[in-house]
Amino acid sequence: MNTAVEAVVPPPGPGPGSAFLLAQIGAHAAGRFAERIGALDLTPPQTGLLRAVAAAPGQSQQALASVLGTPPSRLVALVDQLDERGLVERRRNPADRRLHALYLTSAGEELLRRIADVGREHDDAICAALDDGERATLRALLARIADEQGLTPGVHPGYRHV
Amino acid sequence: MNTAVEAVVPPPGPGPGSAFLLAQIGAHAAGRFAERIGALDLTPPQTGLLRAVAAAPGQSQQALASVLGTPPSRLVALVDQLDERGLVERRRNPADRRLHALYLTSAGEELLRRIADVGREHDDAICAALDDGERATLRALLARIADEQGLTPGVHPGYRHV
DNA sequence: GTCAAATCATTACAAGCTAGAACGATTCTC
DNA sequence: GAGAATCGTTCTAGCTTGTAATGATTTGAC
Repeated sequence: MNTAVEAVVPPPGPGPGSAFLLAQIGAHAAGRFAERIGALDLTPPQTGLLRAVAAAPGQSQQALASVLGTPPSRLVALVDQLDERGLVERRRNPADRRLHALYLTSAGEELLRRIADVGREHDDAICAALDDGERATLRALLARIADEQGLTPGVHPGYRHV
Repeated sequence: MNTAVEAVVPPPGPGPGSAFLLAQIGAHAAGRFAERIGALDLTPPQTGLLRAVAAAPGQSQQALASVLGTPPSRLVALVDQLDERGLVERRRNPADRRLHALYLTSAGEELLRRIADVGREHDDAICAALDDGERATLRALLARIADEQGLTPGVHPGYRHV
């Protein structure tokens, strides 16, 4: 778990601003999610890669690196780890033998289903303070912020290793 | 700026869950805030320390480390940087000369006012998609989540260096 | 009243992670 | 067919961070 000094006591006055609360809760949510998938022996980056492969099977590592915003050299080690565990596999493209197209194995698909379960549990735990209507309201507000801020749906910068 | 692989394509179905949106937007907000205070030659940890000192002047470094959740050895370098720039000062406690009580200088207080301005601008930019009523709704929902999740008001784990 | 244990700040050290450049293999372009 | 470009990989250097040892000072026990 990551521990570091950070912004403290936001703009004094009417309590913390929305941006501070978003950063605080966002970091908390990411940390808790990392704990949960840690029970599946996965790190957040590994989970992100699994999901990206599932969303678009057959992509090259270069393309994935571009989408995920990570240097290609980092993907190599990540793919190695998942490959060794039999979750993804590299297939050489016969048409262009430079490329390694990535696919999920059946074990990878099975694990991804469990990740989805964990994600729902996580979501429910984070929003425990809110009823269904309030959760819908929150989701709508957040979606509008994410859209206006130009955030790529489904991608966000990573936090830390586990 | 930090770039790393992360969770992608959250629980398929009715779009991303709230927890994912929170993590995504939170990381984005933290990154943008880091950029803004970077214009003042400050990193997020430095800003956090300045605010913590302002909130409770005269604290020992040990006490601050405990509040901020950082190892004391890290605080030393942090305080050094701020001390060299004349923003905080260490005063030996005459009653217990082991302790270094920390205080803001007038320059530190002046800078803190500018940080507060930056914080307000930042908050406004992040919530640009929402009108005043919606911002109040969002703030209220977030505050309830933060409270229910047991988050210490004004403190959150740090992201990264600038 | 003195000596051992505890506390605080600091320094030294080691380990981990990351980004970027350099490197073979392969393919595209002219 | 030759040179430039692309892809995956490896290597390396830099940085950040946490833990452990150090020195000064205080507290508590006897």
